Order: sequence, then structure tokens, then C-alpha cells
Amino acid sequence: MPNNQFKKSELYSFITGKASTAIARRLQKNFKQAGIEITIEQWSVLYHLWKEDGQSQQQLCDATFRDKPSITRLVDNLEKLGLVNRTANKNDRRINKICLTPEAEKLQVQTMEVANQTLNEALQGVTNGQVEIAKEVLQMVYENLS
Amino acid sequence: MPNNQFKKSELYSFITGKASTAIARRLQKNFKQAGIEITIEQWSVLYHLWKEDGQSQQQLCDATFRDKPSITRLVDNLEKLGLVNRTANKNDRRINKICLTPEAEKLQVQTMEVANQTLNEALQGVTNGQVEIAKEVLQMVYENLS
DNA sequence: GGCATATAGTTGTTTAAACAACCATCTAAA
DNA sequence: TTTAGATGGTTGTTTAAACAACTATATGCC
Repeated sequence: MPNNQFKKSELYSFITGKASTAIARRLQKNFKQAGIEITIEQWSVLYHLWKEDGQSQQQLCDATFRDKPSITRLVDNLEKLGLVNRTANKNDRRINKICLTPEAEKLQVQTMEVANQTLNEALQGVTNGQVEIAKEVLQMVYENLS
Repeated sequence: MPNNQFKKSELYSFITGKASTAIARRLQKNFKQAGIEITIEQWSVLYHLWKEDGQSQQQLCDATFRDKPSITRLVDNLEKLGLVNRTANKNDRRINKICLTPEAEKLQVQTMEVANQTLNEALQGVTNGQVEIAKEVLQMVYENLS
């Protein structure tokens, strides 16, 4: 196992994900400074609805890598905020279709700008090549464990 | 801003940290399978106490990248589990010295083995060189945002 | 010594994650 | 057609994160 020596020394920072925690905190802070009053978890759901509106909760589970109870409650809170609506699917009454409100549509441009800016802050001084490799590694980790 | 094009396409996965979430879940699962009944957050505190016992809560905040209330409650729970003790520092009564119990010492070898195994699962098929670069990128992200 | 300020830690509240248990609806097979 | 199993979603409970407000102790300055 040739990787072992190296892997051990990297154990802690890989497992705890300090970098992604740092990005998440900074994004939340930048949202707040921009007067955007949503959590990053709520934003991650909206992000996928902006890509494709009207998805089911199960589809949102797969897209956001969260379990069903988590999505139930995130949708609950987004509904309370007036950002999405649940409507029953007519063919299959088990399924909730989650749709964006006009209010949520308005947030898209603004939040994506903040998110891009945050990522630029995070990746300052990192080359495209390095980011490309980091992305590949993180993708492989994700696939190895899925 | 030459990186912009690339960065945008990576926005979501970088921000949400799917890889570190996946590692954390797998580690928790592997702990459970090994009959180890602690959370990964509790483990992360123990990890730093195994490195250096008797640290203050503030030192644990810095080491684990958590805020003071989080450490207060993690230490509360570790104390309830009989894994650490709080003792007052004699020179400065504001400071709690957090010390491992013999019970916690026993967990070290076992949990580090599970953590290493988990990391090997996660990094299967990834070369040392790639991991090295990923580590550098994540470290730079962390420093950029700290 | 007395007071402002900094530092260490705690408590309250909201949001979310993980996991188990649960209900409702659909599907497929006997 | 009825029944078993699968699928979509909800609820309950514990643990943790984030943030603000707070208490207690220490330090430095007048």
C-alpha cells in the first residue's frame, strides 16, 4: 500500500474538510453582507431548482446529497420564506413538485454573483491546473464512497 | 480574471464540499461498525488531545476550527461519556484544562486505525501526486479565507 | 486601588444533519 | 383483486453549528 505513509499525515484535514467549512462560512457571511437572508443549505436547494424547476423532493435529495428528512425540512423552511411551493403531482400523489416563486427567481442573479465572488476569494493564487486536479481528486473521493 | 470561466463551472461542488461530507459519513459508519460509539465531531476533539493532552478549550477551538460554544458543548458531551475531564487552571481560573481519561486513551489506536482505513477507501485510485496537489489547494483555500 | 478592556468560557435560540420509525401511494405478482 | 414490496414523503429525537448575549477572571493603565 504505497500511499499509506502519505495518507496518514493528511488524515485530519481531509476528514474534517476545513476548506469547505471555510468556504461555507464565507459564503454565508457574504450573503448576509449583501442583505440576502437565506442559509447556504437553503441556497443549495434553490441552486438546483434554478437549474430545473419543478423537481420532486427525491430529486432534490439526489442533487444536494442530503437525505429525505433534511429535504423535507429545508423545503418546509423555504416554503415559510415564500420562496417555493409544494404542489401534488397529478399522476402520482406521493410526489411533491417543488416550484420556485417569483420571489425566489429574483434571488438567482444576486446570489450567484455572491457565490462566484466568494469562490474567487477562496481560490486566489491557485492556478486553473491545480484546481482541475483538486476537483478530480474530490470527485474520485466522492465516487469511491458513494 | 483568467480563472473565472473555470471557477464558475466548479462552483457548486466546491462550495458544498460533497467529498468531505462523504468522508465524514463513511467514517461515522465505520466507527459504528467497529462498535465505537462516538461522533466524528467528538473524535476530532479527542484527536487533538491525543496529540497534546491538557489543552484549554480555546486551544481546542483553534485546533478544530470551531467556535467557543461548539467546544463547550462537545466537551460537555465528552465529559458525560467519561472520556475527558475539565480541571481549573490554577494560575488563571478562567481557563479549563481538558484532560483525557484512561477510557479515552483506549480509543486512540482503534479509532486511528478506522480513520486510516476510511481514508484509504476514499483515496482509492488517487496517486500521491494528485493528493499532494489537492492538499495544497485546500490549504490555500483555507488560508485565503482565514 | 479602581476602572476599562481583553480573554475564557457558558447559555439561549434557530437551523440543520443523521437515523429510525412511520404513513401514503403506487406497482407487480399470485 | 388482493397483497407484498417498493417508493415518496413526514415526524421524532439527538447532536452539532452559528450567532448573539452573557458571566467571570485577568491585565494594563490612570
